[in-house]
Amino acid sequence: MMLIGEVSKQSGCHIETIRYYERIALLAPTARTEAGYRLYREQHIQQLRFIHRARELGFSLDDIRELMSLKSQPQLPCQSVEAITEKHLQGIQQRIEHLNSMAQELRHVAASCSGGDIAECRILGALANPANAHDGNVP
Amino acid sequence: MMLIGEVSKQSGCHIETIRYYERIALLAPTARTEAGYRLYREQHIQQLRFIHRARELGFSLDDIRELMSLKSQPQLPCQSVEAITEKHLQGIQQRIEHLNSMAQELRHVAASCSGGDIAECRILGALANPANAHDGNVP
DNA sequence: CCTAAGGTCTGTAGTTGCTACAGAGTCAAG
DNA sequence: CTTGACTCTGTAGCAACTACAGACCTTAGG
Repeated sequence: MMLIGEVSKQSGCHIETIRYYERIALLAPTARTEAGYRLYREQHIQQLRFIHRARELGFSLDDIRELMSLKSQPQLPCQSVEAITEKHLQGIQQRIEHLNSMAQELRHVAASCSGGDIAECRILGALANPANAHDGNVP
Repeated sequence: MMLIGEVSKQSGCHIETIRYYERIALLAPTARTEAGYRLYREQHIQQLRFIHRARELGFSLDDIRELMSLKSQPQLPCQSVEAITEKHLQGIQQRIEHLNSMAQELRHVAASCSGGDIAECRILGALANPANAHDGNVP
């Protein structure tokens, strides 16, 4: 049986984060000492490592909630796990594409700026006009 | 002079968002009708389009605040604008890299799963172990 | 003149996943 | 018995909105 500080070290989750997970019921409430200190066992460390790792991979806490629930039903087919993972991966892909298109536009905009004063700054100029605009004068 | 609904249509910003920008002082308070309705002019549409475009490119509202402040000082050199843009671009790059590494790990993990029951699910298995783990049995 | 529909107002709470206190209690060592 | 380290609860903050509730205003139609 360990206190939360030890669990924090072993799981990689901050103390406040562990308490937060308990508060949102991602973790069940633990046993307590007479003084009210939370008591943990090895099993909790495993759970927290699982959560920590899943967070590193970008899963939302809702995803993780589902994954943990599935994990506790070993006889089910693992399709649902794959589905969650696949969907998450697609979300990441979309975010990457979104960021890539932003980066491309930004580079384009930034490249058009050749120093000088703000009055002539092409970056600010580009921001003043609607999206399209691979340059070009507006009539 | 226009009311906020018209401004919303012309700028692409939601009504609530426009009010929000005013509340956080990204926009100066506008004139009002006797009944208290906000009144806008062409100039405000320009400002909101600027903000909207900058948001599309991922700039934070703090960045935008600075950009707008710079914009109003046309005699300054545009270095600061370039600096903000450059820094923002780097932030985007980092996020892309982070997402890419997550995606790669996720694909690796997902590929190792060959169906079956949750008890044997490799995805959940991989989440149970710390980061490294290009597979491999843990002794 | 009255009503109904649509626009607008303020203020507040919710979203996500934490993080950072304040203020109080607990515990072990010296 | 005091000091320091640890823990507790509860609350507020972050970013950038979004979504109400409940009230007020305006205008067109009957």
